[in-house]
Amino acid sequence: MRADARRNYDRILAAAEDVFSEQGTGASLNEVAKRAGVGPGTLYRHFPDREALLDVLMKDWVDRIQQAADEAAASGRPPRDVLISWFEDLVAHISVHHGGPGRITAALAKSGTPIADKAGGVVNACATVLGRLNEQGVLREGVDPVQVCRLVGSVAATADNAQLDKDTTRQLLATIADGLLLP
Amino acid sequence: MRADARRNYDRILAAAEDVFSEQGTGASLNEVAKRAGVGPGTLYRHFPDREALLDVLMKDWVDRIQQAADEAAASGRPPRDVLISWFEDLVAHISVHHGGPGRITAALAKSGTPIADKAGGVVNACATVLGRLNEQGVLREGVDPVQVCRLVGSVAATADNAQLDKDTTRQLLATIADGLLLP
DNA sequence: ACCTGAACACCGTTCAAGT
DNA sequence: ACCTGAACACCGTTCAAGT
Repeated sequence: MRADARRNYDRILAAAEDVFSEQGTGASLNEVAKRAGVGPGTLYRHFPDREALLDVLMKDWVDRIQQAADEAAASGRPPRDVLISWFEDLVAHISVHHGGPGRITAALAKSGTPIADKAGGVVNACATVLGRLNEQGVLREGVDPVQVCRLVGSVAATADNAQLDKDTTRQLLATIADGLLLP
Repeated sequence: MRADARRNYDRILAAAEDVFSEQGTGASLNEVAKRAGVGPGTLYRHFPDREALLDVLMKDWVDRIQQAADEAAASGRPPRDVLISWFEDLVAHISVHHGGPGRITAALAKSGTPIADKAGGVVNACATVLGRLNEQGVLREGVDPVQVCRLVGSVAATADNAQLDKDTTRQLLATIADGLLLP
């Protein structure tokens, strides 16, 4: 990669980070290019579409989520607390950009695309926590990591676009947790 | 209202119904105007923005939802079945147009706007069903109709934009029901 | 009153022309 | 190789001009 190309690539990412934080993941890509000080064509050369750009931006999401899952699984706290606080972490991590939760939740069904791979990573992290709880025998029959991610992702998406506060969101997550745990 | 205005008004609604069904609630309004055989200005004269158009289109949602709630409350079936099948009805009713569930769920917090009023109607219907179950003493402490609508609406929004099938959606709703019912 | 449709400021995306 | 920026086909929205 040529030096100027590398520099533009980095500038575009930095600009995208800014613009998406301010205006959400649907913001104008021309605006991103302008903010990065490059022509629109340069942006499209490096990132063929919006998803490609988001993809690099969410690069280390999955790692952080898996890390939170490992900690949650090892915490030894009461099952309900483990679930709720891990759900809160999950929501926080996928909500860094407005519009993000909806994208990742919609990608849970798909496969092959980069975003679907990330969604798969989230499912794995979820399976880590659920697996630990299942060893303790506290989960209902048929609890499925993908379905749990869908539920939590749905709540995250609503929290994102209705701007719910933390308490309200936690109540929603608590109900989901109760629905997963054995009575 | 002049005869030609009335005619155009009706044509626009019919065209919007078609276009929104095909392409979702975000479809081009110029396309709606074209399909209705009127100039774009005529559309904006009758409906100042997209929300105003959707508003008329969802006119009888609330009535149908309240009706389903009344039937569910009176059905005398087991509480879990009542909840799940009423949730399924609710999801079906708010999902007539792609993008609808997201809009109505986001409006649950607001008040004053026409869409917020409709969201309020949905909450009332929800309260009907929950009230009946509460008389039977089968609900957990602190179950709130607004929060229940948020949960079900979140699932509806995800089902809508990830194109989940009925069985998958019902499983998600069942978990919510379990989270609301006393162990 | 009401309608029309050209016009404006945007958007995403492309591609000839430059270095 | 890589970048630029004018250009294209769209979008929502407005408003002078017509009937």
